[in-house]
Amino acid sequence: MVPSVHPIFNYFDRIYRVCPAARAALNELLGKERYTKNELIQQTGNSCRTVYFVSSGIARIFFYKDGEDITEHFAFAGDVIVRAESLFTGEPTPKGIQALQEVELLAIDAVKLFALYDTHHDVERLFRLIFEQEYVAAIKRVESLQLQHATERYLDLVQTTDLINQIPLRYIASYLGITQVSLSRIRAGLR
Amino acid sequence: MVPSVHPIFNYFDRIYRVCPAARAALNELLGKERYTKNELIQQTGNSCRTVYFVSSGIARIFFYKDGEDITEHFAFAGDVIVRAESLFTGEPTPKGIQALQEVELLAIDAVKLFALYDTHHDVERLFRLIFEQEYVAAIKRVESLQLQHATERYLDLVQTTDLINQIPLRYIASYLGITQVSLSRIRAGLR
DNA sequence: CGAGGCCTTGACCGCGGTCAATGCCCGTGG
DNA sequence: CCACGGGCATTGACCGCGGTCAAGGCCTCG
Repeated sequence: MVPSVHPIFNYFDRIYRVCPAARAALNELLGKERYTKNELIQQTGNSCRTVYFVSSGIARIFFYKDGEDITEHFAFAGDVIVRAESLFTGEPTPKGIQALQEVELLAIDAVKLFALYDTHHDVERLFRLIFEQEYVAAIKRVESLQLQHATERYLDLVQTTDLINQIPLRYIASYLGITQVSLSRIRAGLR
Repeated sequence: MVPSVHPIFNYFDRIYRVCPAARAALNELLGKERYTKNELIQQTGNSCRTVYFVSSGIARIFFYKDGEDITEHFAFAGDVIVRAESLFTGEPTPKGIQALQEVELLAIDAVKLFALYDTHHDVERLFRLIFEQEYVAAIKRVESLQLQHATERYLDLVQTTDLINQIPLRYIASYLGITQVSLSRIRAGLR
């Protein structure tokens, strides 16, 4: 009897196919979590000690700046979600993670994961490749914030996925770096 | 006779101390390059196949958007400099690297480096940690572009290092996402 | 000494900000 | 079942930051 392996390996295998021993060890760390709409997945102010993958639903990373709720990142089904500035430094982060809908997550304890890096080189490689992709995505986001107008950024965002339409405008506005009022006008101007 | 080891290992060791075999193998890949002021280090439009560390001087990553010269990144002594969106995807990039002063670089062939990842786990770990730091830096930059005014971004930039004062204003302006005219006014307003 | 590169400054404009009023949707309680 | 209230989006009035275009000053270098 082969123990059942989590479907996330369909995704992992496309990035890097780890050896059977590594696969078994990694499989042990996979946990499933469910959150209801608007529920907090991770508190603001703590340290990031969990790597999540979104199985279904939408989540966001957010924080407060001068009392305002700012969205830093959206994550949809298939996306990894971590507060990297904490995960990779050990520092606590002002950012939290929240479910924007009923959400199912795959959760991996980061301390155990990093321990696996020592015993299973393949696991370190897999996650190195995953986070390299995230790094590249962050650079793309820098480019868009540095060079594009809010209208262009909005258009780019809506065409990545139509799930965007399920997200409240105020969250999208702060993600774009503008106010909700301005975003409302931008949308009005596009009609 | 121990073969001489490059001083960059003072920097590497603070991040992760690789075993002697890995150190020797990595040491083999280290090359020194010199460029004069304004010289191109990497052409725009090619693929990133080199990891650089700045030994002395200042370099920048730049590209052209609608005919305009845009600075994406500055690198000073001690900084790593790569065009990550190409290095980690294999895709060519519209970005180039240029010396802003007389520059000395440590250059590492990326193909050979990645090959070392297979034979020396330690090397993969070292560079994983280096690029994780760069990823965190990219996230910080996203935050500043998303939330801060140009004046704040400028103030933050000048207080990272006073070497900023050696960089032409127009390069700084595009890095901040504004025009050189606006940056000139911002500076005037600070006096 | 003239030319060109770079920074500054003025005039003007539009995008996006703030503040506030209004409209719309929906959940809850009388 | 309707009335009310609260949360969210839209819209108007107004303003300021940063954009464009263009002129002028300053420095460097041939």
